[in-house]
Amino acid sequence: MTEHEQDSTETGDDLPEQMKIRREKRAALLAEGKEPYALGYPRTHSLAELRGLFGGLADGESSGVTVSTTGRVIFVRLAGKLAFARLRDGDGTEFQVMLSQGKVGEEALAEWKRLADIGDHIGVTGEVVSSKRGELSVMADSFQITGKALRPLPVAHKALAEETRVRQRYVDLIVRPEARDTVRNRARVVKSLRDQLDAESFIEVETPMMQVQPGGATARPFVTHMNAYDIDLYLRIAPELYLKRCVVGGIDRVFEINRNFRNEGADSSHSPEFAMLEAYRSYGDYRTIGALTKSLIQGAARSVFGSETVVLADGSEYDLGGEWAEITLFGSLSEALGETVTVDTPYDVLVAYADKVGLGVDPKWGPGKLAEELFEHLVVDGLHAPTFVLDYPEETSPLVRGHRTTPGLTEKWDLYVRGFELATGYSELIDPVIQRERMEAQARQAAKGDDEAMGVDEDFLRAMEYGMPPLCGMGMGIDRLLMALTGLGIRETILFPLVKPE
RNA sequence: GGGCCUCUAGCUCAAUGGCAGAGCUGCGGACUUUUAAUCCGUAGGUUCUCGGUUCGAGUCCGAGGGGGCCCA
Repeated sequence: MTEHEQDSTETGDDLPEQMKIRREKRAALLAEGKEPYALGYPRTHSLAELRGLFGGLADGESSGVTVSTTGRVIFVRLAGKLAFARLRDGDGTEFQVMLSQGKVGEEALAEWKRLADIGDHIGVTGEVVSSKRGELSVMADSFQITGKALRPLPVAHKALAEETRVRQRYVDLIVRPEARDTVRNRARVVKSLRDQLDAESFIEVETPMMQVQPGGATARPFVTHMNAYDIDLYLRIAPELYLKRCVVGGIDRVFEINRNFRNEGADSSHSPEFAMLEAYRSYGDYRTIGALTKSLIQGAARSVFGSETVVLADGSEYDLGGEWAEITLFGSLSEALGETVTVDTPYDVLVAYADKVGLGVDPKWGPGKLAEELFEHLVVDGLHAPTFVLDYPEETSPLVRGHRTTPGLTEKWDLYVRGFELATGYSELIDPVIQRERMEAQARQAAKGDDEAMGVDEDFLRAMEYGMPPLCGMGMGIDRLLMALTGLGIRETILFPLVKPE
């Protein structure tokens, strides 16, 4: 709200006509000794309960039962000495209210016409009846405005502009059932993940969001300042290093569902703050954690759709059931290029392939990063069905154990669903000496100006030196899981995504 | 970072460089069974901002801001 608009709230002089009128109605209620913002209303039934109890009423029939209920007015119609209103409850249930001059009285009906608006919260008391047209209704004996709306709701039958939906999500939630469904689906999915992990004896913890040294991923962090210690702190880019400290301490199945922050671009699939599940399990490898990830996703699908086949926003179906494809990074890349490429393929040869397929090469990339970029350029778009991509170069995975058979590779997978990356998993590196070498190499990259590279986390290394059990781990974006299950864009799955200030 | 598109009434959108409009919403009226009712009447504008060209700019030009799409 602008200063100008705030100032004018005092007088109402500069407000749009519709808002001015509603403020006048609020003032009129107060002047008549009626509280436009009530403490409550003595409700006997919710709208959903009324539907359940009186759904069998025949057209035009009266129940003889008087009830009190509440809701937001979403539709009004006047027909002379009779008025209709449709109420809606938070769960989306709608229910009609009728105000007949014969029942409610001339004065009350006039008050309704004079002071009630679409958008108001009201309480109403009366007999449950069915209208001539068979619409289940409360025939009001009395009503009360319990929460006066000062702004008009947008027209219900035209889609809100996307920007308005995102910036004013509260309005989006009022007018669009799908927006409310998304909130509920997200809650179901997160609950399903927690329940499944709990059933597998995983312990949920919360680790620092503000860190002295960011780590656990390669990404640019947000920086903030702590006055008491006069030090800069970083919003975490991943919880990994703390969850692994937990494992050292004996919490050997551990997970966290919480927010990460990455100071990078924002587009249709990336948000600067995003919710993530990370889980670590001792005595398992990347296949162990891959199987767990698959069952978590399939369980989440069942929790929303009751099936491992999900229905996307465009109406199409997507099958997450059964076994999922497994390919290797270099195997699939070789197939796409028609040339054999391995982790040992020289840098110059890879650059030549990049030129051939029109991929621009960043000189900062090493051969491993270049191979990954080639894979993303050539293979990823074709990965429609759920697919595990296995065995990534060591160069780009500084926290991952070396591959058991192939030097230069790591035991890492990325899970792709409908062409985007949904989750990643590893056989974790547990040798503190190799971990120190990797971190020092990263620190040299950072010193050379790579602002995504990690530094050496001495406390983490100290923890590892106390002995870490054989370990596997995974990370999965919650927002992306919602996208995978529903086909929505990231700005729909996040309730209040970051937007530039108005 | 580059390219393209976009910003007008509460909402969704129109308007060859020539009086800024429609539908819904709102307001006044008619109607005791409406479901996006119908009928009569009526109000509502810093056309994102600043500057320029022009007799005249929502429209053309420049700069800036917001949003979207595509590419890297």
